[in-house]
Amino acid sequence: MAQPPPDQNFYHPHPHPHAHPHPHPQLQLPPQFRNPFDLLFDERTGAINYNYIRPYIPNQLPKPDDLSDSLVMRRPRRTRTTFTSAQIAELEQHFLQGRYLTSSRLAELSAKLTLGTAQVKIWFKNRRRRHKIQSDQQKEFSCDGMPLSPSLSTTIKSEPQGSASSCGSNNSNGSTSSSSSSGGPPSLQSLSINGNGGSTPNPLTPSPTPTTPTTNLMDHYSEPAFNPYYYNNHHSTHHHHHQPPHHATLTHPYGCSAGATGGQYYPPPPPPSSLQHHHSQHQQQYHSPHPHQFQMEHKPHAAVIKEDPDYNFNNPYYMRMPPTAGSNPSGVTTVEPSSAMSPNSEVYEPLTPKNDDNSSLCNGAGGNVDVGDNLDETKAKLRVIVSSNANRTDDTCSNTNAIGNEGSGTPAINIMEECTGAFAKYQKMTTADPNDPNYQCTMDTIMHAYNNHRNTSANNQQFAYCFN
DNA sequence: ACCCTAATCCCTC
DNA sequence: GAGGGATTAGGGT
Repeated sequence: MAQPPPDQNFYHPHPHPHAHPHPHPQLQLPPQFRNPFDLLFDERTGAINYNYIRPYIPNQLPKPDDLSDSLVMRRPRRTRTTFTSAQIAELEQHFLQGRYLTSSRLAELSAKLTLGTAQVKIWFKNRRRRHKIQSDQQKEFSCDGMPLSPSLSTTIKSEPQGSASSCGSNNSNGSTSSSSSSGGPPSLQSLSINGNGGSTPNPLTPSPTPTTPTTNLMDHYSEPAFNPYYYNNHHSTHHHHHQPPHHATLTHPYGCSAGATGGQYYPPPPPPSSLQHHHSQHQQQYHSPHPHQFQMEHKPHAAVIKEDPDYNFNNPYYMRMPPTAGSNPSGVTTVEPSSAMSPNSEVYEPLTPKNDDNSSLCNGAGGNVDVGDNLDETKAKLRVIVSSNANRTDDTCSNTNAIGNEGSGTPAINIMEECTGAFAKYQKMTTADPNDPNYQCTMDTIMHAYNNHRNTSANNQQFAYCFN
């Protein structure tokens, strides 16, 4: 039921815990003054109170001449924050580790992401909300009535309207197709092979943001000091930051991106348009300390899982088992994301049982993206790269200089495999010739590359694969 | 127009 | 004070 229209058009100096407004002592003015515009003026001095004027732009307070246009007197609404993909990835990562924030976690995250605590709190709140909705929908669409574990179902996205779930589809085990949400993991993953391969959170650096926007509007809007947060927000909307040449992005959900190296991002070239989320054009709002910040890529839904009895992703050949692996009733290996997954621990990927979308090599243990799905349809290119130097933070799939590291004398990234054809998780290669247009890079290709290097050298600390 | 989601409102605990 | 549910609204496709 629609709530009575709250007094949203005017700034309210304090929240009402109840629906009905009550008289305010400070508004007990002579009738001729008893209107919201009075709030514009200091009761005592009569001076213009700029704090009631929106938008609030630090150091850019409207001049008196501009007041006529600014006297909108709508309730101030904080400038909508557009999180960067890196920030979302980090938030998602933390969300997987715990849906609720402790004060210390909040402070840590906000500082690390250069976000206000309010933004982080709101994000978690909205994320929980989204999770609940998705979880409910997941239950509703669940074939076997077996709800996914909350953590794993976190990123399961419901089928779009008009689209049936994968129940009853050719997905033999009935698992639903997963797709990334905006918070979903990326199409590109990096795996930490060795201990410090990026799972260790960066030592927290003091936040450059001195003032955290709070939910207290009064505090917020009366903040007189320069606030980089808002500065960035407002200014970034008035000019376009340099867009990185690549869109897709991401970081490993477990924090490879947050490694001791300060982050590992492997930005592939722009993905096929079919893989680009409509939000992928978002501008960068914050000056990232990292040279690469990339846009989140959304996987198209409705993945059609192809059957192939020859693939068995439970084969330990592919991966060591995750340390905190458990089994769900159907015997599917799962991993409950936990702090045990990082930091300072190896990042293991749960093996993906055949036709199970919940998790895979291509996936964070959160199980929300299975990049193998449908990539044969998108004709994405694949590069499997192994970093031999975890200290490199700027190596990318598309950075051929970095990959080859030509000229630097210090090999940083070696391309172990590069498929020029499509990647097909459940298909066999139709040709062994990578130059053949019909060549399909399979999971085998990836894992061969991976296994060839995962244990051979202590220097091989990063493993990533990119879909270009 | 529609979608996603940050931000807000209102309420409960 | 923090949480959830409902809602609004910004910004993108």
